[in-house]
Amino acid sequence: MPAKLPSTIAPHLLARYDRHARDLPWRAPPGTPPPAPYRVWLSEVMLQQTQVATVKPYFERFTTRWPDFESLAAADEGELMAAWAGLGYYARARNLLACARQVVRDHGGRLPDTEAELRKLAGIGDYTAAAIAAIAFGARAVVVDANVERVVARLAALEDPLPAARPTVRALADTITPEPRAGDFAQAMMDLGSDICTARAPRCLLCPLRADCAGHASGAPERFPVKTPKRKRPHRRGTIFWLTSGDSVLLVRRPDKGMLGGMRALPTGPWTDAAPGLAEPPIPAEWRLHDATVRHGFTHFTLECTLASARVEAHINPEAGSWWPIDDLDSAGLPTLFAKAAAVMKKQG
DNA sequence: TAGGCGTGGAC
DNA sequence: TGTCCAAGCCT
Repeated sequence: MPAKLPSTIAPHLLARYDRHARDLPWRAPPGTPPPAPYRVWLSEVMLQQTQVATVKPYFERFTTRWPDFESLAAADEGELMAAWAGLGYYARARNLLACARQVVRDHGGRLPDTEAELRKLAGIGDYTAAAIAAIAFGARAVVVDANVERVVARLAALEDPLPAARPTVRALADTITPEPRAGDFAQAMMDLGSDICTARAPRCLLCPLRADCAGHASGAPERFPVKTPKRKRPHRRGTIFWLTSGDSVLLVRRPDKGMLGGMRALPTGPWTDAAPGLAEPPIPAEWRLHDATVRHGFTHFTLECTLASARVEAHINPEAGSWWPIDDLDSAGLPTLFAKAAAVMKKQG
């Protein structure tokens, strides 16, 4: 394990935070009482692997429509999933509802204030439990996210590659986390990672920790954190079925488990190495394969879907499907892959 | 424990 | 275009 980090880091960082803290809807200015735990929790879940600019409009809509745990716990799951559409990682939405119901049922509608208790709730892992404990309740918790990993790896010029070196990073972060203002410290680290100590081309000339940083001293701070190489993403092919009747199109609900679980969707065939053509349509019909395709990148593979369409006279009623007005598809809450496909089909007429 | 799980921005 | 990356969690 590398040497202990300089004790000047926390005061330097907090001094910058007092002057330059970002003004965010879920954040209280430094030196003022913390926001409601509900808002801290909701923002932290939305921010998991998701950038601030993307989260802002979702946070505003959710807090307007469901301002507290009680109202969210009473929400209809389908409406909540639709409201989450476009934000990604849809298991978060299912866990959000499960967590709100846990809080109402087991904790009287108030979020527990310790890491250990928070950690038991759906969708709350090590990072989120620490962040809530520190930011909402003022506890001294060691908050380690991707920003903290990057900043600490640079401060220490850590040669051990992530993610294996995560325990080392956490131990180093522990040595610089202050007892008072642990929440401000965590948010200050994230602001630093977002504004200055960025993944590529860090702006060291603006950094309040420059004199404390072994990465900067090394002359190549962008080299850190060292990471083990990733496997490249495979390509898959699929077909999206556009079945219309009158002014409506057939939508299905995807299984809770697996890709886009629980989301409303256009029917698809299998996703495989080779283009599957008209395999596994939602119903037998005079399907026509189009030239148009839709490409979409997921976390661990990219998908290219061919579009197929057919028309039926009556609103047949398949078990898992429902008819949706084509002009109102924006309100269906479709994941981006299907929103793209719908846009192409509406354009083609 | 390593892989499944979305999306949009930066370059 | 492709690639990497981002306030991770779950199994």
